[in-house]
Amino acid sequence: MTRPRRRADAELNRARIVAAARSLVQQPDELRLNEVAKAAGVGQGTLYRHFASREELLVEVYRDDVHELVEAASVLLAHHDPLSALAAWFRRVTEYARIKRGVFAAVTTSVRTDLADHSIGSIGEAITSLLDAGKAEGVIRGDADARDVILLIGALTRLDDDEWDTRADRLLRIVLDGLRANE
Amino acid sequence: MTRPRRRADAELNRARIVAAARSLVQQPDELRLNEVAKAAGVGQGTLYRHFASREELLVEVYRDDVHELVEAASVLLAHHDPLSALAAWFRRVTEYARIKRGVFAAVTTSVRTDLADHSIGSIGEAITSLLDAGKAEGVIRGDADARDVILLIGALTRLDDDEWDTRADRLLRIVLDGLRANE
DNA sequence: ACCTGAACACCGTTCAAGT
DNA sequence: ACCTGAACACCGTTCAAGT
Repeated sequence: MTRPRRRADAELNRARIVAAARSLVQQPDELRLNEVAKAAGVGQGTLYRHFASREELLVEVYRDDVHELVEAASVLLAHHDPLSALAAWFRRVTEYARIKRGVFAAVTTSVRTDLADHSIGSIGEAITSLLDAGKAEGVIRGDADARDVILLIGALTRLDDDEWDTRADRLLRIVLDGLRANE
Repeated sequence: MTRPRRRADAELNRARIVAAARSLVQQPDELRLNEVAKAAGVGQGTLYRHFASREELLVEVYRDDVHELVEAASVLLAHHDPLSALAAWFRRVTEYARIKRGVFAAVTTSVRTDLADHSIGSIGEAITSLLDAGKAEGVIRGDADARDVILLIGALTRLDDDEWDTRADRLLRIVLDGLRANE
């Protein structure tokens, strides 16, 4: 868990890049990496030295948000029954997806990276804990796993801006119902 | 419904472009438009004259496949109960999505274009007819519409190649269960 | 009316030179 | 060990010239 040592200037550049990216992702256009480098005041090569891919950068940009989602899962489970916790967590994810669309991409990327590492990762664990609580009470189908949830919730990513109000909640309810054990 | 008149050479070029694209989309790489033009033996400008956007081209490339899916809906409804028909149609879409991943993008684009035209379009009608049959019998939730289905089924698009066998069926079952009226 | 293909635009990515 | 930024690569898109 100890950070790899970096030269102070490298550390600073890295932080500048992430800060610039965090500000630029707010805009509706696709994030341009050269623009990030320019806004951060570093050369393009420096960006690539710190982040081997666009996705690595995005994971870093949304690290705190993803962490909050992970924390939320256990808090919700402590205070609600499994189905309500899952529903509330879904709503939480949706809010993020609505405001910061990139969060979802970061979540998906994280999960994918984690799986490639043969580890489930923190987001995967969060979703798994929600599902497991429901399975233990027999209210969630036994065969569903975290990646099923990620893939289905991903439908929200493709919502048009003007559809959220009418459609997002219903989509989540459909997914939630589909995940319930057929009593 | 009558075709707009085109010069014979234009018609031929158009057909060549679609044929070249149909062959090139088979490959795993992204479809490069310049490559399509080259393979079709026409200038790039000719491609743009016939298809204003990449999506327009893709809709044309998959026109027959989309039409087959539309036809399948009424055939299935004639021979099965609504839920089985919907399940069978889902499986059909999945097979297409697995073999020709682009079909799904074409379906989505068609639906989106149709909606922008304030018309539901043939694919939208096909899905609506499947849903309506189920609603009439009280086995499908009354608030679900064709676009919900498109968005949810779209989860399959993001499956990795090696996941299909283990995950595709389950995802479809989850969506199908979610679409059922809670008895 | 339609076609051609050189040229332009836009970005991601690399790498030689520098500190 | 790290940074810079010119240069390259890759594609989509346009448009002047041609039939």
